[in-house]
Amino acid sequence: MRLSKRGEYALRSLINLGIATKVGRSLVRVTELAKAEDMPVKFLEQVMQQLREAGYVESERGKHGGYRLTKPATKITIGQVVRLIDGPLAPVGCVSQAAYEKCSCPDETHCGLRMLMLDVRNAIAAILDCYTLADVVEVTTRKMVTNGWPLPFSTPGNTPAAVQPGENSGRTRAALTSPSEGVIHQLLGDYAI
Amino acid sequence: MRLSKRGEYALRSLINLGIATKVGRSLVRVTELAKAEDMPVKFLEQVMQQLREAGYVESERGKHGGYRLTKPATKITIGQVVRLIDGPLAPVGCVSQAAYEKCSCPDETHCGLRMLMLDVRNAIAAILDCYTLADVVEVTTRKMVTNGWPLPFSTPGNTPAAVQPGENSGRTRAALTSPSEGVIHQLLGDYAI
DNA sequence: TCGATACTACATTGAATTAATAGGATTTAT
DNA sequence: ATAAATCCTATTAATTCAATGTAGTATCGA
Repeated sequence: MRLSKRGEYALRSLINLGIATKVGRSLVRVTELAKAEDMPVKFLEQVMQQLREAGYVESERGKHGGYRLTKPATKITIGQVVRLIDGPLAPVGCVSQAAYEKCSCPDETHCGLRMLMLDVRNAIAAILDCYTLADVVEVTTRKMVTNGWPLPFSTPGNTPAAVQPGENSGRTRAALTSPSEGVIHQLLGDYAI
Repeated sequence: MRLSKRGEYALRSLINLGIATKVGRSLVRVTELAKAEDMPVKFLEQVMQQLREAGYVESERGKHGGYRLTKPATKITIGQVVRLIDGPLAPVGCVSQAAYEKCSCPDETHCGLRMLMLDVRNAIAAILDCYTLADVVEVTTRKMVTNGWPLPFSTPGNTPAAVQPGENSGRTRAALTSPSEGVIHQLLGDYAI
């Protein structure tokens, strides 16, 4: 049930790019992203290219180059990213929505294991397809701001105080099943449905 | 978020051994288990050994040998088996209960990704630690019985009609969070909490 | 006792995936 | 031109996963 390092690095980088956007930094270098989360630079380069090809980020080359998000963080669900990097969320192919594949059991309609794994798949998807990058950025930054911590990637002109709150309101969350419990839901507070 | 083939085969075999117990078959050969779900025999042998070492099954050697469950199916949760074969349920090490490991992020208390993955871990664990092998066996066999199908591993003297229902009642389910939705819960019907 | 059957143990191999590294080519600002 | 960044391709190292092979051992039935 593991998220790969590749997937983890991709999400960490997107989250940091989301934070950078929030504090007014347009471009972030790969070396900065790598340093912020202690990730191997050259490996992260590959991951960023994959994210670029998929349209989540865009790059500028040359001396003052770097990466930025191409779309608002509210439009990127975590599930999309995980599927891109790590493949289907489903534990077994025969319960995958996006990439179904027949399994070896004699009859799927009677397979108890399949039904159980379908529940697992739905539980995972309910969370990962529900929350967006903006939600995770919000959770990450809110606690830092209230603790008076400086946000990463903030330039001298963009102090934490300059961060405008509520940029996340007016959301429409595409919830499949509302994850009515869970730390993310609680931390999101009144922003959540 | 994948369940390995090894884990899948282990669960399939345990389920079939559970069915065999239900229909009065004490021992099932590896070749039978393999044939029933189209699994490679030699690979399954290794998996069965691992299950034996962990105490879930016992074997009898020799001509009429085979495997059987060592404990009642109600005492084996799916989560236990998955952890044994595939390791922690948690997508990332920093949210694992059984096998925590520090991650590379600068501060875990502010890490939004970690909180999200904690929710995922809890959602998975809520299902896999809640349902037992007996539940999955019940779901698998009930539909077969109502459809008039013969159960696998039933010997001439043990027809499906000879299966006594309700052997599963009086359960005490160790639910963490009740999975109030989900196909398994529905199919279990009045047996569920 | 002999032989067939079936599990056990161990060794190895092949394939696939993942993680990381390396080196250079290209682009851009100074 | 030079420095600094992305981009591209290749390679490797490690790990996991799946499967196979071979030899051995226990048991039963004739």
